[in-house]
Parts: sequence; C-alpha cells; structure tokens
Amino acid sequence: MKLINSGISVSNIDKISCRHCQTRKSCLMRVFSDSEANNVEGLVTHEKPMRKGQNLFLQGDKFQSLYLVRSGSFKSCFTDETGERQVTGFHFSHDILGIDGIDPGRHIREVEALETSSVCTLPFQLFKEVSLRDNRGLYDELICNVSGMMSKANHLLMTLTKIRAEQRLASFLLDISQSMYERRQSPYEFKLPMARYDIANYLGLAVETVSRLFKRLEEQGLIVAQRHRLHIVDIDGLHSMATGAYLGSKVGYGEQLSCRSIG
Amino acid sequence: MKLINSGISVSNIDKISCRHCQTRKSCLMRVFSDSEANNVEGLVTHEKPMRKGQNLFLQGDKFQSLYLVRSGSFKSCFTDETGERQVTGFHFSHDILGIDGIDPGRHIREVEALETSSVCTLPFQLFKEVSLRDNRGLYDELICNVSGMMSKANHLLMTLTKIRAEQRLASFLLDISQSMYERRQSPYEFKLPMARYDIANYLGLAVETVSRLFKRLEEQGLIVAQRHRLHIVDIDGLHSMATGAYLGSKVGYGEQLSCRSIG
DNA sequence: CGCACAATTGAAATTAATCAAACGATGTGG
DNA sequence: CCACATCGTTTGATTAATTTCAATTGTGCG
Repeated sequence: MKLINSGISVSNIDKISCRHCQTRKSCLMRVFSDSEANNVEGLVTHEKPMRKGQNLFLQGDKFQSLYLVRSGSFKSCFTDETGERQVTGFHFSHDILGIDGIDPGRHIREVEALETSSVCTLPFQLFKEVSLRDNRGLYDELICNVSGMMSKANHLLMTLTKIRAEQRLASFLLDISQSMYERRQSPYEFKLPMARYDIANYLGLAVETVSRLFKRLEEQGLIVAQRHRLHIVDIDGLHSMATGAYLGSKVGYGEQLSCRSIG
Repeated sequence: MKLINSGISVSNIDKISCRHCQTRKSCLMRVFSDSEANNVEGLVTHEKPMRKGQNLFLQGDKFQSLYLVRSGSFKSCFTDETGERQVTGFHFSHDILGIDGIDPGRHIREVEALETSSVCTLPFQLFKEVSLRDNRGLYDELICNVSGMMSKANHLLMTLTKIRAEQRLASFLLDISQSMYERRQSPYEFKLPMARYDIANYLGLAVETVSRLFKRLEEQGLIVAQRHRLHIVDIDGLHSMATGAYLGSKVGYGEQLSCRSIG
C-alpha cells in the first residue's frame, strides 16, 4: 500500500495522479484518481486559484462537495457559540477537505487558504452515484476515511491534554515534517505557511508561549526557525522531545501528532 | 425529530424501543429499532450482563459488531505506543459503542463496564446487508453518525484546550446532566459511575485537581458532590461557570462538552 | 516611508501539577 | 466481627509550567 521510496516521482503536482501518490493512504482520495483513470467526465472540476485569506467555504455553508487540495495550504477553523475560535487542522496538497459537512448537511467549520492555493471539487452527489455503482469499494472507503479521522482525533486529544507544551510543538513540527516526506518534499526544510497565532490556537497555547518554545527548541540545537521557514537540525532529538524522553527516541517515524487529523 | 417533553414514557428500559427514545438523534440507533420493528430476526443478540471492570472489547480486538448500551455505563479508553492511557468517553444506556473499529478492522480502544451493565450486539456484516437493502437510509445514517462524532470531537478539543480546569469540570457535569435529561432521568440528581481518576484522565487534569474543583464548585453553591452521587443545585450558575461568564448564562441548555463525543 | 499587523521578549501573576500525607470506604482473612 | 490491607479520595504545602500584561522589534504592503 505504501509507495514510499519506490522511486516514482511526481513531476507535476497539478496533474492529479494519486495512483503514484503515497498519501493515498487517505483512502477516499481514490475517488479522485479512479475517476480520472476511468475517464468519468465532469466528476471533478478544477477551480481557479484562491488567494491567501480566501475561504473555500464558511461554517454553516451548505455542504455540496468534497475538495482535494492541489497546491498551497489551508487551515480549518471552528467557531463555537461563544465566538471562541479553534483551529482544527492544517491541510496541504492531496488532503481532502469538506467531509465534516456530510452529517448536518452544512459545513461545521470554515476552511481558509494560507497562501495562494488551488483545489479540485468533487460534487458529493456524484460521489454517491459512483459509490453506489461500486458499492463494496467506495462505500467502505468513505466510512474508513471518516472512521480513521476519529482515530487520529483520539491521538490528538491525548497529545493536547497529556503532554507538555514543548512536546506539543515538537510533535506538531514532526507531523508537518512527516507530511512533507509523504509529499516527497524535504522533511528537514520546509515552509510553515501558518501564522504563529494559528499554531498557538491549534495547540491550545498562548502565542507568546509558542514563540518562546521555538526559541527553546532552537537553543537546544533541534531546529532553526525563521518565521515561515523551518529547518529541522536534529530530528531524533526532536522525536525524543516529542515523546518526553530526552535521550533515546523510542517512537518510530510517523507516530506523532497529526495536524491534519480533523478536517 | 426531538421527542423531548412529548409525554411518552419508556417504562421498561430492557425493551428496545428507540422509536420513542429522544436519544435517537444518534441516528445509527435506528438500525436497532427498525430491525425490531421489521422483525428482522437474529439481527440483534442480547448478551448476558457484564460486571464492573469487565471489558466489552479490548484495544486491538477484531471488529465485528456494534453495541447498544441497554443498562449501566461504560468508559472507553485508548492506550498509545508509550503506554499512556486516555479516557475518551463515558457511555450510558442507548449509546452506541464500537464504531471506532470500522476503519482498521480492529478496535482502536477498549470499553469497560463501570458497573453491572448490559448491551445488545449488532453484527456489522448484518448491518451492512440491511444498509445495502435500504441504501438511501442506512448508508447515510452511518456516515452521519460518524461524521457527527467528528463534530463533537471538535467541540471536545476546544473545551480541553481553550478553557480552564474549573470550566472543564462544570462542562463535564452539565454534559452528563444533559444526557440524563435525554434519558428521562433527573438532570439535577444522578449517579456519577466513574472514578475521580477517570474524570481526571478524561479532562486532562490531575486527580487532586479534580477533587479540589469538586470542592470549589460545592463551596460556590453550585453542586453537592458526595462520592458517586451528584446533586446540581444551581444549574444556571454551573452554566455560567462552564462558559467562563460568572453571571448571566448566555448558552442554551445542551451546548456544553459532550463526554460521549468519541466512541 | 510609514502604517498595521505579526512576532518576540521580559516580568509578574496565576494556574495546575507534584509531592506528601491522612482519611474513608471496601473487602479479606483470621 | 474485627483487625488489617488496599484502593480511591481528600487535603495541605510546595514547585513548576504557562498565561497574562506590557513593551519592543520586525515584516509586509500600500
């Protein structure tokens, strides 16, 4: 299932060829790739690029489609009755957005572009037709995908309540690193497209704390953080930090907090 | 949809008649009630009662069935790679257990009885057959149910990261109160079947902190807490506490943290 | 260039965790 | 039936972590 290190390169990210994409572990994605393979016309529409700050959809919008991130990045955000906001995830290319809206028929959170980005749109009605045609496949896939999200939500829950702030940030950075790796980009040097404020909100910390933590991780020689540019110097050390064990990382790569867990 | 205050009474809880049960907003439940109404034989089996401490299933167990709580109460619990445990929810009669296992084919957490309890078992294969026969109905229902859980998980996430410990406990107690209300039991006086330790773990706090918080809420005249017995004296005040506003509750009943959100 | 916003830094205050101990209920075996 | 061990709960004192307040610096953008 995992095609990591298989040597297949994705030269043009705009070309949706999930067949060779290792992020397809997010199984619903196959809907997109299969539709392309089977030449199902009109299933997927390509929208025009979005600018930073633009919303793909707002909380309360009618749910009509699922979205696949083609380029750029997004954050999803949830506002409760008291007006309090919670960043629920960050999303990069190949991530699927909009599933949250299936239940109430309306999106339960908003999704906003963090930079110039583009998506593909899959009308849910069409998805349903496809899934009814190939029931044993897609029917299960969707459930799997959503169910899998619950599993990740669990993990996130634990991460946010059981570990200290420093570990949270380390976990968060490792998760992004992991997701970059899955996208065949460098897991050691990448862009952090979101604001410190978003990271703080997501991790349940004060902005000042996040800022201080970046500094501390830097002082310990684990990372070099300059604004939206991150360089992971000592990934093993960062792992140790994330798990609470200072020396000797016991956890395999890819076991940390998932920033894309809910959304 | 909501049958609250409709005057219909559920005299025998052992008789599964979700038709008249207001907790059927948890829509998957209809599978149980419909199956009974349609006389689908063998769909639901009634297991023998479980004792306190017994596990309905363990983390890693093969996923085969969904369960409906008939009586008693349960806690669900998740153990991560490092051995750290996180209580992910508490479950009372009419709650559905086991959905978490759909994706990986194995249960991602364990469920344990908090007292003498009983459940009904719905083999998932049978559920699938039913759902294929009546596709537009049940197919959507399951997705709705799981998707709805995500929505609640969101809320829980926010509750655990954005608000103070005192508010968390207040929120937690109000959620149980709400769930008692939905079950047509008194929302002001009820049993707290779980240990303080479980509450602490669930809320991401130390046991000592939880104990002190109970005391503080009591000193403020909001509750009377004795062991596993809880009496809510000032529910409006408790709401104010939960939302952070000390005076003047702005939030409608039923908007607080859901202790059954994940699982 | 300067404005507005984002990020950093420092100091003080607050919250919750930890350490340590006592208390209470429950259950067991003598 | 009572002493005893055990587990869960409560309480107190102390420590550590994180927030809050306040001020400064840095950055992007018109």
